[in-house]
Amino acid sequence: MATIYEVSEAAGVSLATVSRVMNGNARVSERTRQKVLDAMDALGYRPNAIAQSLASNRTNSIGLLVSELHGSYFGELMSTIELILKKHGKHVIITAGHVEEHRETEAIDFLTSRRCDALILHAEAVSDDYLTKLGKSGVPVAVVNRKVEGMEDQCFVADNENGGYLATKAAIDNGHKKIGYISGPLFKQDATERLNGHVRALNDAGIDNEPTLLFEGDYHESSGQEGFGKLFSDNADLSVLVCANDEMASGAMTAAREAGLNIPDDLSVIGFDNVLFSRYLHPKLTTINNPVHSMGEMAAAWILENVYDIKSPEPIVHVFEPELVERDSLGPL
Amino acid sequence: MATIYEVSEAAGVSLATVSRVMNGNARVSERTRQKVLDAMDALGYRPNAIAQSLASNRTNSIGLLVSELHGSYFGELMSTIELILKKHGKHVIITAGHVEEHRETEAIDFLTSRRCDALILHAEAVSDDYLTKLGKSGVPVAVVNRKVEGMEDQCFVADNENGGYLATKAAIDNGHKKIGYISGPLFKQDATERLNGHVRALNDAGIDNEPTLLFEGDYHESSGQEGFGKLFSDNADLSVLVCANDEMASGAMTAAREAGLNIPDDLSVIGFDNVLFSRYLHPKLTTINNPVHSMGEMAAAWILENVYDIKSPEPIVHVFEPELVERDSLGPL
DNA sequence: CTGTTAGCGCGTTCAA
DNA sequence: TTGAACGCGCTAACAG
Repeated sequence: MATIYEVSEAAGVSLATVSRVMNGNARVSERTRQKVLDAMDALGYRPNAIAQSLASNRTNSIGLLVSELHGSYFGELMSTIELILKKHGKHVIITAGHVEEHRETEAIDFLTSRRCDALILHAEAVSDDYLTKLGKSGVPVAVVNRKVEGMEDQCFVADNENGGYLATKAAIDNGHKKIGYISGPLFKQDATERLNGHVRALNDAGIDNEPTLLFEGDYHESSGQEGFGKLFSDNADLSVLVCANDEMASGAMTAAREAGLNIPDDLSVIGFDNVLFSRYLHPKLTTINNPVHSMGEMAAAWILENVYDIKSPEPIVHVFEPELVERDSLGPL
Repeated sequence: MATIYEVSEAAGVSLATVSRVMNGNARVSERTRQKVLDAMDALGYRPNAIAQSLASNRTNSIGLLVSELHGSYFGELMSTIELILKKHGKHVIITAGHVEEHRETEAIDFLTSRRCDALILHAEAVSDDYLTKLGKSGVPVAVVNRKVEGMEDQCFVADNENGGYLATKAAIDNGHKKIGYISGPLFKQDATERLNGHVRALNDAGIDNEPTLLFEGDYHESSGQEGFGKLFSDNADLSVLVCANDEMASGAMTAAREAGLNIPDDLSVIGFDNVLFSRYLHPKLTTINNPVHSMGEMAAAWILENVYDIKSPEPIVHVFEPELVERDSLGPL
């Protein structure tokens, strides 16, 4: 690997001049400029980003923490963010936290040790307190899908409460009264918010919120199956099952079918997130769209604006509204 | 951000000593060691990985190029690789090439400019020649899902030809004779290999390879629909459709159902890859498992062994065999 | 066992 | 417009 010094020798100029033509910020005569350029590609010179970063205290890279590297939710988040930042010459360094506190902090340590110019975090296990401190430590931090008190202007979230409301309201609008709900793990913010929305919709409609109609799942498919089993055995007259995500909805559908029920004639099912496979399910899943794309986009725009002074054409928004995606798994009573 | 110098001052030792306790390679007395440790967390010291890399010429990071950051194929690849490397304290820097030559080379340039210790590439657009040159340029390179002549011992691939063979053989074993094939885009290596396997299976069974039974798709769902339309209109007696990936199989199933066909009674469908959603399809898709996991795992193991001298317990393998995943979309004639 | 010193490759003054 | 010199934060000889 050729260094800047070798280039300067080959071009017969000083090392500083080479640096100048690379960064194009100071004036260099066209002649020497060309000499340097020639020397560069004669040597196949590639600037050492490590050294550049050390000297300039700028890495042009943004650290991104996600929970997993797979799954369509994170796939979309990563893709969106990378696309926008790359468009502006910024690079994304991705790490996974696997929803475990020490792995999340470790991942964040890694990102800060690489001196990322900013961080975008989808952190689930780490405490609010930790995030607040991190926010004050100097690195600009954007938080996705989580609202942290005191740093609302750095958080980009979906209105999960309203999403939960929309799901259950759709069921009610279709005439259903016996509404089962399979929630996510309630230590997660989005899970409790979705549940709150569900309860609000029930209240609005004057429907009792019976404890036997609630099952706490863990967002995985299998708990959808369990949930159906539990709720259906306790409530033979169940007519619709609202699930806090699509995976559990899929599990519930499978279990319902195995129990001999036809969807949506005997039992309606509603999901949440609108992940890719929800339209491959049979019947196609009626669900709530999770605005992951918007959250990622805005987090990226916020960083471009606040860290690199690249103004975004759109105003910065922090809360995004989910929408009902009507397909075939919800029918009238 | 505290520097190593500030730590050394606070601990009343030299800067070299601090470096020693950080890296733990030289012997330091327990007393000074503790002093340094105390000073470190009193100051909240975080080593600057950038500076470490510059000084040591080691980044402990591996560059990974994938085509996209979303999709279950790449999700699995990224997850697998990250998991293994992180287990050994190595970090992965992920970039996307979007199957465009200049974006792939740009991404690789980025990774080399960050002085990654090694690269793992899922490069589709770049030429063999480019990869060969890159392989000789000094950075250790592992290539995934592509066999490059002359660097076979750095390539980790699936035996796509045999996978293609297995798919069509399964159809034949079920008594089918009129076998439609929807291939991937034939400029891609894996697509032609899968097609070759298909043809071999036909030959083995003494079945004519009729051109009207072949449709070249593009691996996207929509081309599965087109493919079904074309093949079915040319061959009313078509009894099975072998597709070069699951997306196209899904498209074909949708189109077939819209044409009033029942799967698998009227038409059997076979996919390839065994992506996540294939088991959410209705009926569940019979398909060929693509050993992405093994490829990623081995590429990572190869790098650990060759770059970091961390021997892997398993021997290094370069070619992985796909397997038939029997589900519900393939029936007897 | 510990401290001194010279780089790693580059950006950025300050003079010329 | 150009060059010399210093420093970014750290590792790695080399002495002691």
